Amino acid sequence: MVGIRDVANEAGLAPATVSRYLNGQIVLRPETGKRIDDAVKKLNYRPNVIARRLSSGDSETLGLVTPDISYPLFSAIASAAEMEATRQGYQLAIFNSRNSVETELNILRHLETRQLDGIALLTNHTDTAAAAERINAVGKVVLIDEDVTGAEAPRIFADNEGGGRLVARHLIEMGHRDIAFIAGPEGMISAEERRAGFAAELAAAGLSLRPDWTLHGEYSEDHGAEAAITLLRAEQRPTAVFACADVLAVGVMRAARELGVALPGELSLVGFDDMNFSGLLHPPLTTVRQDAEVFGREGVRALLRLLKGEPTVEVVRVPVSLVARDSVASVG
Amino acid sequence: MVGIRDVANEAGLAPATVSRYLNGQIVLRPETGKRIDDAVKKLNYRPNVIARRLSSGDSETLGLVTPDISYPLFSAIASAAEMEATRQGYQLAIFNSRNSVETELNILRHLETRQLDGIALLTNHTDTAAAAERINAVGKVVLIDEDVTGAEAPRIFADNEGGGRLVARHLIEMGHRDIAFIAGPEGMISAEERRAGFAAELAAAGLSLRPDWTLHGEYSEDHGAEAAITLLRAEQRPTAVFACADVLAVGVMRAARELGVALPGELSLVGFDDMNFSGLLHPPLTTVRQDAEVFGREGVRALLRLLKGEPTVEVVRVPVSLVARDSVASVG
DNA sequence: ATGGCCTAGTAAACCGGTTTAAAAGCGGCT
DNA sequence: AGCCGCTTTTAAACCGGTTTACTAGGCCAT
Repeated sequence: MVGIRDVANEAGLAPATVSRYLNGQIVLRPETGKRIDDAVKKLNYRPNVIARRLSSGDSETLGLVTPDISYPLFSAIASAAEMEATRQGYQLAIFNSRNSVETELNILRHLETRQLDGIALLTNHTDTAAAAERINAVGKVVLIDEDVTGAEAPRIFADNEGGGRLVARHLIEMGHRDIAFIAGPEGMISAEERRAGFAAELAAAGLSLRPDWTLHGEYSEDHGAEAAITLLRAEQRPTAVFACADVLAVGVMRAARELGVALPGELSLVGFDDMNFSGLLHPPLTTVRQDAEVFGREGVRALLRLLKGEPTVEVVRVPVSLVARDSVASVG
Repeated sequence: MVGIRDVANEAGLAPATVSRYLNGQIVLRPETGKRIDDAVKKLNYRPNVIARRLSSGDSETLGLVTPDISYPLFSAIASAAEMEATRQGYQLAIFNSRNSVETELNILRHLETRQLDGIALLTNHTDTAAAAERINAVGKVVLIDEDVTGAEAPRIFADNEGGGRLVARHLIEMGHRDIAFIAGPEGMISAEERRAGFAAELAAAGLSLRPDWTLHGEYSEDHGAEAAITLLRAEQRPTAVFACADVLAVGVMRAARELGVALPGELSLVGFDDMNFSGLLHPPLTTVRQDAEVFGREGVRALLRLLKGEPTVEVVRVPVSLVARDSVASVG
């Protein structure tokens, strides 16, 4: 294993000189520089990253924490983040927190031990006090997609409220007046904002969101299905449902099929996320597109700005757009 | 930042003693041990992993390389692998190679610099000479799902041939005799094995796979669509298509829709992979299920066995199963 | 006492870089 | 010749652990 000392010997110089030259901290007279370059090439020298981390304190590695890397939106974000990190000369290590606070804290600890220069955190639960405390203690964290209450960190969020508005407007345009809302977990900022925008736009049209047609629960297919069954079994049925995540919408579809309810004939459905297969569902799902590319890219950029002490924006809002496909029928 | 020297001071011992005690390399008399434990607790000491790696040479981190973490099968494997690694006390760092040989080689280099103890490699191209050389040089690599020709490493592969057979048998049972095959890239072992099993079983039934009905190309929706168009525009159409990956099948569906060909009425379709949304497609796709959980879990286990010098199996074959849904109609 | 043999604990080198403070080399000026 | 100031290069400390080889102390047998 060839080390910097070998290179120094070969070039007839001191290790310090080699190190500083290779890191661009000094300029050597061309002839000396060439001696080093030649030695590096001849010995095929690669600096040992671990050693560098230990002494310099920088790992040149960023971390991305997701609750579940197998969830399409998250893996798409991870993919985009990896791209941007690589482009900027950093490496990205991806972690699965499985939504466990414990695991999140463990990963955040990597910041203190310098294994990670910074972390982009995607989280999915409301129990955030401990994480917030740690984030504030070390800094070097950006939040993507979902909030950690009380943490001071740059945030990259979707324009959830605008998305909610888009959905309301679309359904109203299509003639719907009896509209239900399948929400995510209570207290989750993404869900709350989507609801707020949705409700506001309904209100603007003289409609209101009925409390008994607002069903909270976790972001899962099962919750979507259960909520749909509740709605469809009630004496009065909505003509349209806004499920504020595509997984929920998939659950609604499953329930509708089981109950023999035609989509979109008897029930219109809108989702949120535009997971990459949402257009392939039956019927192709009308949904609000969140741009995973932008999340990943901007997340990494914001993190790097933070690390370099450049000014960062408090909250970046990633625009969303409505993708109208075939799961909404016009009524009236 | 509290270090081992601080703990040693607090406990009135030497750093070496603390280190060896904490790593279970020596047993101290209970009272001394307690002094250390107390000091650790009092100072909230956490060993610096980087420093440990540098001196001991072990990183307790495993790497998983995938061509594209946003591809459902891969992200599912990553998720399962992360689970198993954590269970065994290792951390898993996930990398996106974007199918670039260059990137793969860079990541493999982490083995030499001890950033990674071992690597589970998922690859997706046939240009494998350089990777094979490096793998053989350092060892500590297992191959998942796809081969790297010439590499000596434990392999975790699907029972591709068996899968191909299952599909052939199913289509034959449903009365099909005119069957086309949309293959993956030429030379890719998974595609070849699937074809081999498929062809063998057709042959056993007195049928043969027509060369002009065997279309190679990359694993992408576009290739699936193009192949489907070629098949559907020919004077004689097959009654069924086996697309040897679900992405390809999705492409076939798209093309069929565009050409107004009813599925499964006019064309039956079988995929391979069972990506998590394959059952949600229209029509729900009949496909061969590859168990991502098993891939991830067994990959990590095999890797750990390899690292510990325990005997490893040359090739583990992960069983597959046919999931019959609605994309195959019976004919004749 | 003396030596042999444990056990408990330690000093110091080491991993492979980075970084700081200082030395060496060199030309010009008095 | 002696000194200044500038550039080029280096010795040595450091990051925070691990590991090896060794010492100190206690016990038993001779």
